[in-house]
Amino acid sequence: MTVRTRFAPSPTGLLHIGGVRTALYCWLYARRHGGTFVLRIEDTDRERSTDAAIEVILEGMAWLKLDADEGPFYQTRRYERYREVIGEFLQAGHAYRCYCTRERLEEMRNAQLAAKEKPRYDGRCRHLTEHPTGVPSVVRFKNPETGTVVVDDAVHGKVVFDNRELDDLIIERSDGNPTYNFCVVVDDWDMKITHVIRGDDHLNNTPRQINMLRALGATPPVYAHLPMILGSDGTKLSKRHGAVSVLEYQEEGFLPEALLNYLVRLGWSHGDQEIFSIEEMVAAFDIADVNKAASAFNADKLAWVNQQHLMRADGARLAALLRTQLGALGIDCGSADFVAIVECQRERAKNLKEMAENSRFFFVRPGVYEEKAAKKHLTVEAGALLGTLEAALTGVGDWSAPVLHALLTDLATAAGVTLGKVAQPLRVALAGGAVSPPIDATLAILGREESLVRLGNARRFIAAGSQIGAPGG
RNA sequence: GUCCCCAUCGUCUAGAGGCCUAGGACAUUACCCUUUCAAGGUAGCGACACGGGUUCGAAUCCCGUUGGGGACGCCA
Repeated sequence: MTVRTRFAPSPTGLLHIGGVRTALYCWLYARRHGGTFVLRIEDTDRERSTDAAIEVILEGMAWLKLDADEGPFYQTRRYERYREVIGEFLQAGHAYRCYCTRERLEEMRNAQLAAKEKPRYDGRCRHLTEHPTGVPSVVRFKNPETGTVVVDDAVHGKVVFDNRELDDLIIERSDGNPTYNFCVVVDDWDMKITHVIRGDDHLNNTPRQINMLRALGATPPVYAHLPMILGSDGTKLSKRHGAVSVLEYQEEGFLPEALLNYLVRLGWSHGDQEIFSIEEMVAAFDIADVNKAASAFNADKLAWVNQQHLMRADGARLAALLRTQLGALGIDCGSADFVAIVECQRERAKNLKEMAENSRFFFVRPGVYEEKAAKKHLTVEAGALLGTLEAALTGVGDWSAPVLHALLTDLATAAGVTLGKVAQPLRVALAGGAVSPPIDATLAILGREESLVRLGNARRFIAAGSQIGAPGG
């Protein structure tokens, strides 16, 4: 049997972290077993489905490289097929028309709730022999009234449901459109899905779906219900928890493989390993190792995982991404050695947006010195050192990090001070603050001309008694 | 309310009856390294929800309690 999994999001809301994790597990399982991964858009709720949400699903999946082998299929384009099956159900007595009004249903529900019972349809139209005409109706599936349904779940084990707990659910609305629980069954069957991997919240739907599958004469697939992902406060993930759409993580400068790495470890583990490449995930993933308990989303750990991937990723690739982030910040960065910048910044940022912010000074001269840093490092004493430095730098032949580093240490030794005494004032002069990548690398990237301009500005700032708030030009 | 699911450090998790004095990771604290910030290294703090069983022995098995989550829609 070749494995076929599917990811079936509904475009009634934007694709978020929870959906991505489900998609990842489906994709991983298919890849791991050389199977097929199908993407299906469940858009039968025409009121709430939006094109924007579909767009996010498609773009998000593309960004994450969770490529589908088949699809996207849209349920709204398969209505003919659903009607056909509903017709067959009606014919075979597996379904019936129900003429109960919404008002009656509502009253019944309230009464049941008041009587501390589980609200469910009472089956009034189930055995109707005469059918009213000119009255709107829905179609309900005739669920077995006795016996049990056993869901043999791949992560939860056997879960038993009593058919008496289930009622006759609506499979066709009064407007003639089919409903979710029914479409899923027909689609999973038609698309020959072998493993249904989805959120825990669908576990309760499963026995009804199995009953419909049986009515169809189909063999139920393997089910694997994944635990939910909760917000950082342990409650259900919602808009309140930031990042509504998965694409926001892209905008924030997260690497797709890092997001996936963080997500794969939420509910699954492989010994003590924390960092996985996509290939490693594919090789190690197994549903048998999936956890049963819900987990809370933790932004700190995501940030750490992202940094780990930032430290491992290809420099040229990162350079291109950094450029995009710089552009998003409105920084005009003509030509520069972006790879060199990435190399000295990758271990100093949690994400590419932060890296861009930290790298701003490479492209924009400091307009104002950070107050604390200027006060501490741009002293008269430092001014003298910077003067010596300026002269020395002017005469450097090979403007490279190792040469510059040697020059700096020699100068400090000659002046009888620690390297910090030279490096910190220089850092403030170049970067505008007390924080930057190693000073030799910073110098090398900035280049001789620009470095000397900034050095001169700092010296003038000191000479002016550090009274002016900003250096010239 | 009814049904279903779940329960190890603050968080993610290892743990398939003796290997557990409960391991790793994030976060946090201290120290080391060091030209700043990081990264890295070392150490510290920190958990088997509770109560009963079963067993020579339980974080691991069973029952109950409590707590959390989900479902109960002409939503998916």
